Amino acid sequence: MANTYTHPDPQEFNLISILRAIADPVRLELIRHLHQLGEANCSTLLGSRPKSSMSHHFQVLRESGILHTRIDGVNHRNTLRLDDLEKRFPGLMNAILAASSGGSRP
Amino acid sequence: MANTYTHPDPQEFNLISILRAIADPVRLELIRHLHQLGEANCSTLLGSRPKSSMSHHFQVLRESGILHTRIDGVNHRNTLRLDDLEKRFPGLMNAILAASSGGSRP
DNA sequence: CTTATAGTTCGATATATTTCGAACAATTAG
DNA sequence: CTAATTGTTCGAAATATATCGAACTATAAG
Repeated sequence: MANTYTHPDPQEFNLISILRAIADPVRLELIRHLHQLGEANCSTLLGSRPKSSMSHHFQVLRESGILHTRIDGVNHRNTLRLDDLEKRFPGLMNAILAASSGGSRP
Repeated sequence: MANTYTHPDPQEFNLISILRAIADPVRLELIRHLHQLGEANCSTLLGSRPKSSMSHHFQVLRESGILHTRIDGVNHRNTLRLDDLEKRFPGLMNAILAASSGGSRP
């Protein structure tokens, strides 16, 4: 297992990468859940999905800059990088977290 | 050619569809360009790309609710649905239009 | 009617993404 | 050391998306 992670700096955040990371049902749910919990490890957010799938989604979120993963023993604790996101793309995460995901389109 | 278009109602807008529509380099550029011009037909925004590609991108943007296409003779004039978007997802388009698309600096 | 312009639709190909199981790695407990 | 827990990495399969040329449709102009 990787025992370190690299996180992009805010100035490296790319809008398209960020939007692509968010524009997935699993990851959007993960983001909302994480926002409520404040911090969570992968297992907490597993649901019924395999670990490898979740690991992939966390990687996408991490590499785009949406979350930070802190290694704490055997647990990898994730937090949203709300401050960094706000600095780089003001209002964006607020709008997304405030949105009701709703609608009837697939 | 279709001589009418159907546009979704704001209450049908889906966050993931909207984000996916925006999260593409060609379409994001199209959105920004359209925001500056106010209204434009497909050809105006063609650049060097084939019409069929552009037609596809306009379709994605239209069906997600991001733009409205008005048929005016042989021209199909597109406008961003900023008011509808603002009602459904307050602050979202503002944040995206305000963002410098950015990435690593030179 | 003929030609030109604007844009769509179709079909094919290429590329990305998602999903998952299996094997592996790191840490902690016993 | 051994076992248990947490998460990553690898590889394969399925699905989605982007791109483009060619044929087509609709409207307008001559």
